Amino acid sequence: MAEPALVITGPTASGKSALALAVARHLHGEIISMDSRQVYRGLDVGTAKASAAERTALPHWGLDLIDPGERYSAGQFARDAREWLHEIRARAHVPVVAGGTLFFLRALQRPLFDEPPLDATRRELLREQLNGLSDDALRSWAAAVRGESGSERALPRDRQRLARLIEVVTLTGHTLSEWHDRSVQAPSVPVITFVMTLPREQLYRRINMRVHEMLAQGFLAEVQGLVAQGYGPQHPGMNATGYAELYRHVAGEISLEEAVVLTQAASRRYARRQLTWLNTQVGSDVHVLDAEQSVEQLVGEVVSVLRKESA
RNA sequence: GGAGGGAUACCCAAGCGGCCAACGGGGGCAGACUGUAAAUCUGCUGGCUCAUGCCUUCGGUGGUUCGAAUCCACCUCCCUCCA
Repeated sequence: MAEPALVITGPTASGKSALALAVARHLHGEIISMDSRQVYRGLDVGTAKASAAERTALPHWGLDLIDPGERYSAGQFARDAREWLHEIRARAHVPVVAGGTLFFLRALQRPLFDEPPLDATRRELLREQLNGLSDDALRSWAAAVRGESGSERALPRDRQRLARLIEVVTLTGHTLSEWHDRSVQAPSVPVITFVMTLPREQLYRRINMRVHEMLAQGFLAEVQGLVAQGYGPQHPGMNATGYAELYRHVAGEISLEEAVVLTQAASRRYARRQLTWLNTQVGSDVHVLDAEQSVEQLVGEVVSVLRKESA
């Protein structure tokens, strides 16, 4: 059995990255970013991506993989992360997985089905077609193609998942439920998970503050640059918190103040969804860390847990 | 000083005699989640019982009415215009 991977997670703005950095420094480690937005080139300050200096000091994986117009996925992350884990260990370094995309964590622990490569061009074309459909049309199409065992479950209510049902049969010739049922899964990756927690009120204060800090660091200029390159809401990378709101400001729809307020609210909502996931999906087999402690204290706690686990 | 307009639940905002505990949106809370996941979607959001019901709410006080957030009087505060 493989040695469990160290995972540091928690809601946005809880201090995951700082702790991961400190732990990696302490253990002679390397960082694997578990973050669905930091994979995008050009999305830096708004995603709180590690700085150039931090990346020189310590190897980072999972950053700047694709352009904002491209798609990444939980399945791709799981494949990539397994590879990175392997490489880091081959160098006798300690991998530190850090980030808040909990769906990615699950893809690592409970691997998704083995999806065959989908033709990107056909996929985008189909997506475009599906986007033009009414809710009813989309629903009945999905109902018609979801397959035998798929009909045991209620049809999803959201267009995103409805579209996925259709996309899978159309591009692979098999229904989503068939893939679920018969697919041989990749081995799950054992992990030791640390969750940063702090009182809700504190968390929200940090989130609100961080939006202002990002602005001070050039968040707006970053978005203006992306827009100048032709990126907009239709691109997969641009629906990230803050980017979507600042885009609207750049487009002249709302004031900067409004964009800030909307970004803060979106960020709080995101944190809440992460908390729900942490409460209901991740399970109780985690080590809870009090994020209000100093980084030194937290590192000490992590190290002592690791020592106990390996003993 | 004169002429109008407005005050509705945490915020914005509809309602303008009964179908109003009060549309909608925001925010908040809870939940779902098998390749868009910082996404997408669902429910709840005065109190008590939580099904039917009951109690307290629509700036304040009184009044009209079988019945008022909705009509009338006075008061308080805010906005616009004329002096």
